[in-house]
Amino acid sequence: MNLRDLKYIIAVAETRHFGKAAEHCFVSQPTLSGQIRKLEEELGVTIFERSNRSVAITPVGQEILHHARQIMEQAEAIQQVSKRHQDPLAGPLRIGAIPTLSPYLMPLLLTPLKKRHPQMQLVLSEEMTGTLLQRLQRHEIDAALLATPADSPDLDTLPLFDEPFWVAYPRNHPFYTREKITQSDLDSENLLLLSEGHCLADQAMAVCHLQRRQSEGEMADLRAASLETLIQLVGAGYGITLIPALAMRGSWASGSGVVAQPLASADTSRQVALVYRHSFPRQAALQALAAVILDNLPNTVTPLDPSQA
Amino acid sequence: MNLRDLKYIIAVAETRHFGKAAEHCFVSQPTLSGQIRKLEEELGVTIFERSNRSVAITPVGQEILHHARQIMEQAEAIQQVSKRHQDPLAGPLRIGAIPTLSPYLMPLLLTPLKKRHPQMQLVLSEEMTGTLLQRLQRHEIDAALLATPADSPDLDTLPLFDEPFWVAYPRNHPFYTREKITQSDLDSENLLLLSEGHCLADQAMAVCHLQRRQSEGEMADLRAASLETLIQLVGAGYGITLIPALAMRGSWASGSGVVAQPLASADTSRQVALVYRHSFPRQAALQALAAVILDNLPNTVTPLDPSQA
DNA sequence: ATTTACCATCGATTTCATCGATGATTTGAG
DNA sequence: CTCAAATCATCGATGAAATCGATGGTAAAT
Repeated sequence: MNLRDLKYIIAVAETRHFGKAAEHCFVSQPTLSGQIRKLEEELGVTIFERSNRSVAITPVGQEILHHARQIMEQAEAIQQVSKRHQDPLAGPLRIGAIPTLSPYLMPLLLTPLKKRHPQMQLVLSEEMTGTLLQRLQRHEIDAALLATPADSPDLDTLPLFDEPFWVAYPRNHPFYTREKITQSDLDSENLLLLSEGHCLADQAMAVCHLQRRQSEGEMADLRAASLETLIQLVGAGYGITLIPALAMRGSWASGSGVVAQPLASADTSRQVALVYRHSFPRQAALQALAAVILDNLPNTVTPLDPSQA
Repeated sequence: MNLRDLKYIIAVAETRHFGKAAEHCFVSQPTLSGQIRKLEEELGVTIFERSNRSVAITPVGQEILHHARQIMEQAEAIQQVSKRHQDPLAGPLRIGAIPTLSPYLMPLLLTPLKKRHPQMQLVLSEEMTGTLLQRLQRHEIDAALLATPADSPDLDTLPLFDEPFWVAYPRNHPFYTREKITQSDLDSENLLLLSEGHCLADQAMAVCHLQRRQSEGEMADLRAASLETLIQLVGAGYGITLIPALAMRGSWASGSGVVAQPLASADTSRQVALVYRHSFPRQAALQALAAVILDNLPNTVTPLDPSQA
């Protein structure tokens, strides 16, 4: 059996004429006759009762025709679905982002994206780096916005921007009168961290030359579950912390008794990138997304040339 | 697109493995890979996202797969329908019969047929010869039981039996004391006829050497709509009539004050035959039907050798 | 480093749909 | 009654396309 054959019998059923049906299918009449005969032999039934003067469909043929029409309908549905998805931008794009980035980047992104590519549809999720990488491998999301290099041969990375860390401290802290704060100024401070698994915790420790084991003992009970909580702890005088630049735009920035300013030394930033499976077929959609991101960054971060992958 | 290709993508979707899927489809792995790639190119979408370590279906692929499964389901339905109809005896057989035959032949036939070919299913209709021939040409019925030769190049005839005419007259009629009644005895009698269109009316006139026009004037208002009515008229003394042999078995035969006996001369019978389209594909079913008819006739009629078509 | 697993690619082969020409049969016109 | 038109079936040649076995490339496992 064959979609072509089904097309043929539908044409014959509609025209009741082998010649017309053949013409309608853009084949010669012998071809159509032969294929229908072959199909009838394969099925072991007579679909059309033909004489020199008339072509009539048998009761079995009528039943077969019914199913054939449904098949053609479904086949056309496949064509439709495909056509709708031929634009690589179309169709939901499942994007995951880390919690220290997502709430601050996405608001910048969504409106311009809607304006630029109205057919794009993002499905957002917010999880920590490890989980995002798992879900990427399991094809549960299509790409992840991460601040750590992803090293897997399956995954490709599109660098987006360099996001500096800012130091956040209470208004009554000695830092408040300093013009510049450098990396070494932090060594003697009590650094508050996010809970285990957040890449920002690791990044902050790295900036402050802390070892994981060191911090675990001292500050385990002071780890915060979110950036917002972390700020509250800083405001309450438990210590200082590092905040990625985009998060400075959060609503807490004013009136919480917490002040922040950029770190004045080098290497105190993290690289945000879009990570996706090497085999992902809609990379054009990711390129478009990345372009919109780069076009709408505040000047507190530094766009990266995509060529330095 | 192609049913084969759809089978392939379903297999890949189920196994998530090109090799296994190919094995499952009884083709080589390159063949399956190639066909899927071709289908993807044709549709312009990626159905499977493949890497060396994993095969995953894309969202588009998922949609396509859904339709593909429905298509395969319908295709299997076609196979099923065909298999059910491969027995040419199976499936409804639409038989029409003339009103002067149907009520008397069918009761003889149905029980033995059910015993002999339980899978056969008759759809009966009862109409006059002309209507039956029309419906035969329009494929509305598959065969007709007629008592007149059907002369059309499209139609074939299977002779069944020779059915003599009996003379029916009231008990007080002079015929009641006769041992033999011949054709010529009828000439002076008032012959009652069925209404226009019934072949029995023409046959009775032919036996009695009457012209159509002759009878029309005299007896137009005495024509009966059914054999049963005709008998009532005979019983009421309006005249005599001719009754085909099988109809003698009707329930009216006893106690209606009407007597009947065979006509004692030659050529006073009609030939009952099964008429069907030359192109009808299930002639085996008709042969089976004819055989059952011939095996269950009463000895008042003479079976005909099917070879004298 | 070697083996294993797996999908992609390539060239040769075979299968099969297609075409044009022709045949057979019936219908309708002259 | 003969001839032309209509219509489906059959036949042989052609070409496109599916298939296969062999092979390549890559990543994971040992």
